[in-house]
Amino acid sequence: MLEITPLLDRTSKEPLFVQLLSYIKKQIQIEKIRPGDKLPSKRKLANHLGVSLNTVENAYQQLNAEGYVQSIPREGFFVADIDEDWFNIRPVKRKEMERKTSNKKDMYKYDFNHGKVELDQFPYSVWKRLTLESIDKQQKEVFLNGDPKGEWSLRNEIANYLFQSRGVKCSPAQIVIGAGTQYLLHLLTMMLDPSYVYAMEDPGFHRTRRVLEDKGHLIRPIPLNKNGICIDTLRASDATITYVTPSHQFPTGIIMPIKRRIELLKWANEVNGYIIEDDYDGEFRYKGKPIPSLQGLDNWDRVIYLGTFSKSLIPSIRVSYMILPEHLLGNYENKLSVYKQTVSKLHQDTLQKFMKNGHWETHLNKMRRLYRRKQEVLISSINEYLKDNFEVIGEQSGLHILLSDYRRRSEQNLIQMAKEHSVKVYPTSIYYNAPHKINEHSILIGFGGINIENIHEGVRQLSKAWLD
Amino acid sequence: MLEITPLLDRTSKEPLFVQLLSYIKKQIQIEKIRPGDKLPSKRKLANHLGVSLNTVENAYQQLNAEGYVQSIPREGFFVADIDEDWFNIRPVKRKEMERKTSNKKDMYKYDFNHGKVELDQFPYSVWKRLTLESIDKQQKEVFLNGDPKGEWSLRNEIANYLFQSRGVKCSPAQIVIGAGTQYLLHLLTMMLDPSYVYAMEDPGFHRTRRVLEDKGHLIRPIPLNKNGICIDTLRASDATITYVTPSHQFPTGIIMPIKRRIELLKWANEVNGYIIEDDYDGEFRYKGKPIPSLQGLDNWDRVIYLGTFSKSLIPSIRVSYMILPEHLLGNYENKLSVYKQTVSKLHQDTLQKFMKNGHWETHLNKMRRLYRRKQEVLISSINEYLKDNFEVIGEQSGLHILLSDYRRRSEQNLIQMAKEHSVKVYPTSIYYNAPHKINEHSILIGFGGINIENIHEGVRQLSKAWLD
DNA sequence: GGGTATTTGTCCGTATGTATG
DNA sequence: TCATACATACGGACAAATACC
Repeated sequence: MLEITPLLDRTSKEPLFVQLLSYIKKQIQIEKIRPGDKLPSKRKLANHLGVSLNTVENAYQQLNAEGYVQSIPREGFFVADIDEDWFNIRPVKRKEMERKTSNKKDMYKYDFNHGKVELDQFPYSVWKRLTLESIDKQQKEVFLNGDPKGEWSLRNEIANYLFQSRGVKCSPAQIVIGAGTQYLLHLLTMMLDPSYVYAMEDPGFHRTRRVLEDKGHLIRPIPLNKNGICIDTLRASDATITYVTPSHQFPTGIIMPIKRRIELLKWANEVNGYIIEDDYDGEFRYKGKPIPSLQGLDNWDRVIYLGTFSKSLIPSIRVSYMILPEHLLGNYENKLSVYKQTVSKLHQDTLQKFMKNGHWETHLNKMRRLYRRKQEVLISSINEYLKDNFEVIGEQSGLHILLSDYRRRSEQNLIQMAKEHSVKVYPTSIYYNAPHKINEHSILIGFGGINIENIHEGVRQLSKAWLD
Repeated sequence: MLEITPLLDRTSKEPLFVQLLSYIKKQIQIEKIRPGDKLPSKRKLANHLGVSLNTVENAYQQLNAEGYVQSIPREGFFVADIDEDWFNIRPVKRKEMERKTSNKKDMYKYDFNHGKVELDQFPYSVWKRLTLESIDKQQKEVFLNGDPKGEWSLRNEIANYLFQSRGVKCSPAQIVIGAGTQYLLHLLTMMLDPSYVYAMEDPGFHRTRRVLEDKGHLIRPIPLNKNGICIDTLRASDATITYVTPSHQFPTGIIMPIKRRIELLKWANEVNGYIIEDDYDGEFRYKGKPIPSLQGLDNWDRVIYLGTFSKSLIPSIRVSYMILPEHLLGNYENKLSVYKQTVSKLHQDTLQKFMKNGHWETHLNKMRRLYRRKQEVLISSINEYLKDNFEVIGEQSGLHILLSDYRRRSEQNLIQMAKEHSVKVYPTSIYYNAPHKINEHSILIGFGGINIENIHEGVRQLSKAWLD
């Protein structure tokens, strides 16, 4: 006769039937109770344990639901034919994962990170107020699942802004909102025929390279000359889609002149392909006349435009967008409409209000001024300390510049020396298609995230690190 | 069998048991219920009406006290033998309480959408307050780009919850947060060797099929038997990864018993592959306790667990998560750490607070209760109107059931007939690997999004559409 | 082999503690 | 605070299956 004698704790917060349940489960697992065995009748067990019939019943029913036992009316409960060996396998040892201490960034006094942006200027109070309005007024609406392409009203604001500010011509219908440029690229490659061959600027934005490579594309690296991507090399390749950053080439900072832009558009039209224009920091231009976006120049609908609020507003709300040519909208509907929108509707709603009420324009102007000041401080500091030893590259726009060492010391060397003076600067070799082959002497200096007061001293430290 | 089906109004100031009481009284007065009749047992009626046992008990006790019925211990309640002429019998006019939906876009009065969830219950004020706190206290922190896997503090809360509630064993380091299950699946397939061969339940979740197909995988469809995915067929295939929904198979609602779970885990170990466990609605089980997860049974770290807050909390904040086996963490770091987190940090922070302060547990309990009530109303309505013509499948848990037509009329036919009565129901054929080959007679009925007051009438309309 | 007592799962009404609003 | 509702636990009635004489 099967003995079931769990230690029941009536004072425990755990209900009796749960205690009984887990006891029996364990007995089955350690083979004290074996497949085919008949469990004691509910009454007998209840009696034996001094609990109510219903308590046992609850436990038995749950065992039944989980498949451990099977009930045969008026006969009994029988242990199911499960593989009891399973539970005697020693679990793989699990190590306690400790949280990585993120003290690394504190090791540096001056961090010229690119990618990081200015956060102090973010209009917290306005954003907070609009967020509240969104939660309050909309309630249910805001928390429903919305349009997979993003809310129409927000797309409308974006279309207006882009036309005014970047010369982009599009209707809201062409805009697809998504959580980050990487994600949008992923969507884009899915909706395009896989037979397209991708090309990228070399050097170029590494995250884009990763997205495309991860999707199984072998990327044709196209070198740059002083005006950006080499059209001749591109033309000689078998590429049919090319990813470019014409406003401020990453990382070199080259601004693609209008002539090259038109050549590029012609190429796309000839090969019946596409240009992916990533305007990741096109809002920030400090000298010279603004050059219209490739998309705005395009008469053949060959440009897919990518933009983001991560640099200009705030990274953490994760709002980016892409603009599809009209003739690709059918593709989108066919292939991507099952993919749900990835940006929080609350943020979409808040952002739409933010733009509609003019806060966006105000904010953008403010940021432009601020970054220009930072950039000026950076450049003047460099002129003060590093002028004779380093060349500044790509200072016309964006949130970073390159410093090229006349002495041609290695990138890793320069970074290490800076580190010893508590200054963090960044490599450029990783942006090349074949990093190991590159002998790179340029250092990436971002000024988006660093405090304006620290720039001058940071550069002075760099001079001490690199010149002494 | 005596049918007692009052229209209960939970929003009314009148307590439920009072409503029930007066309804039964009236039924006795108009001789719908006659002397000597046995009232339904308290348990049965409670189940039928979707109310607690005690609610019925209160009503019955009051009837007893007033002399309408007599209680015979351990037998039942019997209507007392009173003079039938005692009451002035007047016909009760049944008013058609037609709630007109003013929304033009809602062509359907009754939409049994699966996927939609209850939004009225979302704790707006708490969420709003926590959102404010997050914006206020953290300021810069909250708007910075964070950990690509998601904030540690949130992952910690999720790990605790999953262990307690779903038996999932993991450390926060194994958790990856992302904007939706589809996106996480995309990440997952990227970090796994492309030579893995994917299998899915057939029928199975169509969005998953799309994600995998879009990534170029040819999916092996594995049929189901009554215990879920067929292990033999799976074993005979060349698959090395299989996607399953063991808690509540989509769409059939099968709960995978322990035996099949172990077989599945053994298979994964033998082929050195993985099981993707999508626990999309595992929180919602209506009889007994929730079934522990597959992940918790796994001793060899072959299970990748997927979960989401979209069903249980709110879809629009886009928070889902996956749990990787420890030995895959290296893969993640190598291949995916360049992919930025897609969930808004503000929402992550708010959610973390929400969970930490116990609101999550409260909310989950509330939702469980609500959905159970909805499900009970749905089932009892079906029993009332459709019992003889349709079989209910998968009613143990989740937010949907299947209705299988005994007459084997075509799916499209049934949907069309329902449409003519302004009821929207959904097909199941689309969840099959080769929909055109399927002759499907099951209809998908979701009850997550429909208002509880509309369920009964919606089913009644269905009966008119399908039976007249 | 047939009748009967016993055992069984299932269902029933009841009581108590606790969460919810 | 208080009414309401639910989870848990209790003891007994029923009919079917089984064991026993």
